[in-house]
Amino acid sequence: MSEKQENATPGSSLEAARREKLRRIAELGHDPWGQRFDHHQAIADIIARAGEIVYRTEDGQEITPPAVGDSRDEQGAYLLADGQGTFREWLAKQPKGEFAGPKVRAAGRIMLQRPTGKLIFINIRDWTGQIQLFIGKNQVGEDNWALAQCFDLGDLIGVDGELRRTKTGELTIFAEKLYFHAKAIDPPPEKHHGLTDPELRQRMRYLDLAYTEGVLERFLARTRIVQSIRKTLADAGFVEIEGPTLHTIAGGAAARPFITHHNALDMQLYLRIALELHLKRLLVGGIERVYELGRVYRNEGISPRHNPEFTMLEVYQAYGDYRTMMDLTEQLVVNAIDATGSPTRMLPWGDKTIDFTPPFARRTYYELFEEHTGVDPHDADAVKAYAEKLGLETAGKHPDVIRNEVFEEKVEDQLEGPVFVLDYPAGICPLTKRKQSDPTIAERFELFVQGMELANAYTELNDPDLQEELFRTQLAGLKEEDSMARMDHDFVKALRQGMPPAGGLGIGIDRLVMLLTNSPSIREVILFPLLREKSS
RNA sequence: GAGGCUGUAGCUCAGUCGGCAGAGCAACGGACUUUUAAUCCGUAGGUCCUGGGUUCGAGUCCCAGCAGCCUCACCA
Repeated sequence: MSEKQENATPGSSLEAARREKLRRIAELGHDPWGQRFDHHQAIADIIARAGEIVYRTEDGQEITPPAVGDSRDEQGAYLLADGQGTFREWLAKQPKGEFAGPKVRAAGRIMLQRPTGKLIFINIRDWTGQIQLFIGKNQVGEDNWALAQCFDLGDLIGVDGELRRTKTGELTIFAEKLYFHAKAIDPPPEKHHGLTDPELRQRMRYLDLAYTEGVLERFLARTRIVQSIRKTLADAGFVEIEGPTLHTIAGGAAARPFITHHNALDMQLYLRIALELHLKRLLVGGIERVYELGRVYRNEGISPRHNPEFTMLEVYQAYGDYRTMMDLTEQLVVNAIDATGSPTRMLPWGDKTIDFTPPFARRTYYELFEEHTGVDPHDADAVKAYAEKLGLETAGKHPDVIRNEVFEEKVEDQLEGPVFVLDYPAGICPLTKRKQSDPTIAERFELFVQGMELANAYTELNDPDLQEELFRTQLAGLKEEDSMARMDHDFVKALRQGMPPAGGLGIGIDRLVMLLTNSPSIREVILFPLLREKSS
């Protein structure tokens, strides 16, 4: 690192200053890259101990200070929670004394520093919250004070101290001993705005998490949502499995796969585009309630709602059907909302509000079609004429395909939801059981929210002969790569051993997290979305 | 894949009609023992995304490219 210094350009003077402090920290006898730090408390837990703080007067009287609110006056003094003046005013009315509070130990990143002579206020943040430190030269002694002179924004530090309030009422750790955990050699983003450049936010997600308001909380919310889903399913008796991600046939959905190659077997393989067909094999094997929550890969365009790799949940329940899955979907969504800590099921979405209070609306595909187009969906000629009026290509296409293209064009965007769209035309559902009363209708629903497809569920087709036939009869107008009817003999062979009638459900987890965290772009809920390689 | 917008100091952003490259934060030096994006005084910091072109002169105009965002296409 010393050789590095000589060609230090003016632009790296910020780094040079930080490296100089790094050197001084070592000189003071501290490991600038830190050591194990046992028994520190989460900042949120420390904040929760505010009630233990007392005001001790000189004559030995202990007074419990009043509850402090969140807002401050122009002088920086906190307003009391009851609205009766400021903390500073309350303090002025008390007899002489001082605060006493619990001893605490915290660790975190330096977010703000306010040095005022022989006194420094520092705000540190950990993954639970933020708190102010008070470091007084006389209070901490020469050694700690010298160490504090080496602190930069972004450094990771530790502190032992007493939790008290300043005279403005701010909850503060009054430092007694300081520790150094790691130096930020590169300077952090602007302290007030954080990172705003969307490219930097994604390429340097670690900075985004550390410095952009709400980002860490959003990703932790994602984790809680996923945990909630696993718990809901476990409580309902489902077991989680891990299927293969390398497939010999990219089945179960209609999407272009990523292609890869296994050298030893000299075999072309595909990254999975869906979880469906292996989970159904497990139904045959007797795992009656089974799910997988994992990554799938689709070699398609990137948009605010699409990332090439995304997370899918697929659930299968033997002896259920698509209506069983509707109930389960509501349960999963509602529990996930509760898991985010939201007190309500009315969630904000941009300037709108989404009402996730169950039961969600249930509408049939055909009635929604007629409602939004004014065309009788059973009248193939009328639908075709309408499609052509919309400028859709109809030549050589199956009527079900044409009708569905119109549905996607005119209906889906209009579905604010949450709404279950049910009973799809059988022709576009090659993996779905047909209605007993009407074989042209498939027992399928999709859940739409704000024009986004959030979930997709079937009563699963378990007739091996019909399944083989549907794989074989490619729908007119669909290229094989655009169809989910991709022949999989091994899967048909599994069905021939008898798969129980079952309900199956797929939920796009990223989209669920988007909706539940008011995030308009899928990139806001994927830690490391795919970006082009950046040269230099 | 097509169109639009954006790219200037470590970060957040100005930059007029083409005429010496600007601010805030961060950094460095100084003052300050209850601050709140601390304040005050001073200093330093630039591949104006890249490459061409027009021009006496380009951050600014033109062309090409790169990257990001948005819309569309694609993708249930």
